[in-house]
Amino acid sequence: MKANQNEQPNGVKEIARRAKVSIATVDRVIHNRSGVSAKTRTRIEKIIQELNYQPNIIASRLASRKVLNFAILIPSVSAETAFWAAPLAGIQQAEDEIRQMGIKVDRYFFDLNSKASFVKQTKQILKSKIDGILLAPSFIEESIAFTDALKEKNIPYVFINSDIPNRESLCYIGPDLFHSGYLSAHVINYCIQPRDKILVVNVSHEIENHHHLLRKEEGFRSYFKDNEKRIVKIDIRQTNDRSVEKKVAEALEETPNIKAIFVTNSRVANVAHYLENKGKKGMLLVGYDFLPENIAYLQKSVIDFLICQKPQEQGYRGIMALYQHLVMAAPVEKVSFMPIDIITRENHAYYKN
Amino acid sequence: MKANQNEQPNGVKEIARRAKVSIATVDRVIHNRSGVSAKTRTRIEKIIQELNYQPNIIASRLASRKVLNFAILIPSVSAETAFWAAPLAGIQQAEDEIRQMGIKVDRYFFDLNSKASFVKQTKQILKSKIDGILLAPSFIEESIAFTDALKEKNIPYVFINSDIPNRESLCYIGPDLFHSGYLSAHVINYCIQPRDKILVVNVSHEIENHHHLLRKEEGFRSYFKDNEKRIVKIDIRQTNDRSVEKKVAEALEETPNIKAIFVTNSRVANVAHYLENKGKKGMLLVGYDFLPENIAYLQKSVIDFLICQKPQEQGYRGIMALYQHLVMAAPVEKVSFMPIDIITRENHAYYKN
DNA sequence: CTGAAAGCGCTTACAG
DNA sequence: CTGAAAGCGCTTACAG
Repeated sequence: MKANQNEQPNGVKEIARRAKVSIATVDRVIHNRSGVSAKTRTRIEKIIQELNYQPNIIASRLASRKVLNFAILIPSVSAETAFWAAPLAGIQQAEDEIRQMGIKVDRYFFDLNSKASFVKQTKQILKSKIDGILLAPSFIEESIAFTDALKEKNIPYVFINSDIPNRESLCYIGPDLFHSGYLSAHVINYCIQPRDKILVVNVSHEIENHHHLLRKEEGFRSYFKDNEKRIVKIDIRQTNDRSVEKKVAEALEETPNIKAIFVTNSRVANVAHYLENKGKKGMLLVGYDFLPENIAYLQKSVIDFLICQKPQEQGYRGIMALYQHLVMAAPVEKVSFMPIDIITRENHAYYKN
Repeated sequence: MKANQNEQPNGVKEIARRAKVSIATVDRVIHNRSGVSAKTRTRIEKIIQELNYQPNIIASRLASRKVLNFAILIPSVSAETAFWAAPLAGIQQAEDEIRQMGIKVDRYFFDLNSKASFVKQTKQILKSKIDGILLAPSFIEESIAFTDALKEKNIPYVFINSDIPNRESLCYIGPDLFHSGYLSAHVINYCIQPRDKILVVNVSHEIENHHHLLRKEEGFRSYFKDNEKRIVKIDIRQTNDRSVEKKVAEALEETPNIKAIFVTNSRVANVAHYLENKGKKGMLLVGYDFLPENIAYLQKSVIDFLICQKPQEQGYRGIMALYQHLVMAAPVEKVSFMPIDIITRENHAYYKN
């Protein structure tokens, strides 16, 4: 191919030519590296402006054989935390897409029932050489300590699934919990009569710490704020089927006329199991998350609606946010709320997590 | 940087070394170009297999300064076809992402009320030099003629928003219309009583040709197939507000006890306008598409639910499908149905088209 | 049918 | 503080 014929008109070469310097010096200015006299720097910067220079990222990645290491820190996947399989799949998908650009993703997992496991992993991560990290800040204080250390090292971090505001994260990607509760109330309100009562169920080992469950409940209550008497609420800290069944049965006995149950997380399958066993029909059941067990009950019409928030996309976009920031040097939205999807028996097959 | 130190171990160079040929010959085999003896070809192919060679797409695009031209052919955006702004935005987004890879997108638009305009544009496209095309096959026969010509020229094409099956398109990206109607019925069924009747409204100039409206109606009816008497249906071919109001008013008068209206496309705003004007409260109104006008009525609770199918994503994924196929040489899903999203007053703010 | 060489736009030691 | 040169992994005329 002949040179100079259809050469990129505004590349480093052209800048160097106009500034009467070598391309190495231009490169130093572009990347803000030291070793350029103020005078030369200004001259080159001006030309970059004039030409509206856009670096060719592809050539850049090809030439610099630098590998970027991203880390993720999320709960490990278990029967109780099946949810996290989806974000992990999204992370995998993102990695597949940007591997060609020389990006590696190191995976760290912690036990959602153990703060110690979280802390242990953060220490590991700080020892390793990473350029950016995506994490689920499930434990608030521990996450604050960790991100302080990251800040010190100038390593950008992205929060996923739940947020800690004002922590200077690169961004937050996940649900707006309050509004997802509010929406659930709206949907339920369509399906029952004004005299009907509603049972709100929180199922979790440590409800005190689970800000996110409480945020959903707040949103739900806020919708019915002129009618608070319609809501009965129970907290269930023993998450096995027997305990859930017992508590729910008690509540239903105590308050007649409950026509809808809202479970604030994915444990809605436990309640579904109870309703199915007892042959209770005509109870509207609404809960969270696109998990196989929940979908099964959705298909059997035991669960009526599932609220879902694109868990896979959360993982995908979390990684891509780091990529945008570190590779493309492009600006990143500070907060990116997921849509609040309403999944029923009739549209779940089309839902892409 | 020292050579040979951390050189890509399985690149064309290594293949050439093992096969004792030049990299030019290796390149010929990789791209199935002629001018290689059968013997050499086989030898090289074997080595490619052994090394599980994965070409470096980035280097490839950088070296080959070839520009790929994609074309799109979709309805022009007007007050009546505001829908198409969203796919167009998605196309723009995709183009921005892959421009660096040397892809250009030529935009062609046609008038949804004029077959002639469609045909005219297809002729233009066939005269231009394009490598792939994304189109909305709104006019069936004309689209068949067009895709026949494309097939002849070996140009891949992607259908968007509505499908023509068995046309050897690279893929279809869009809604499953039947099921979106079925889902609408499911949602309405939750919100009204068994004795209530439902009005189905088709608003379109040429309902005969609009297979897609009819497919939605079919899905809707199929949900109520044991109870067909509950459904009253009207077709409105004059799409101005006055005509719609008149027809709907007549239908409501003729059949008392209608408690829900299902409009099979985005013209639901027309019906909403009527209901609001007449001060009719308590009528459940369900329709299609995330358009500003519809959202306004959703916020005022005149429209209760909008069924949406990610129009922007349709455009984005359509372009990316061509990219996957032509640049990455990766396989592409034959059919990719969009999710069937249920949008209400309480979650529309979080919907990303 | 095959190979040597220049080139894509940028980065990176190295030398001065 | 600055520049010449080699290199990233692949493609492309061109010459034989």
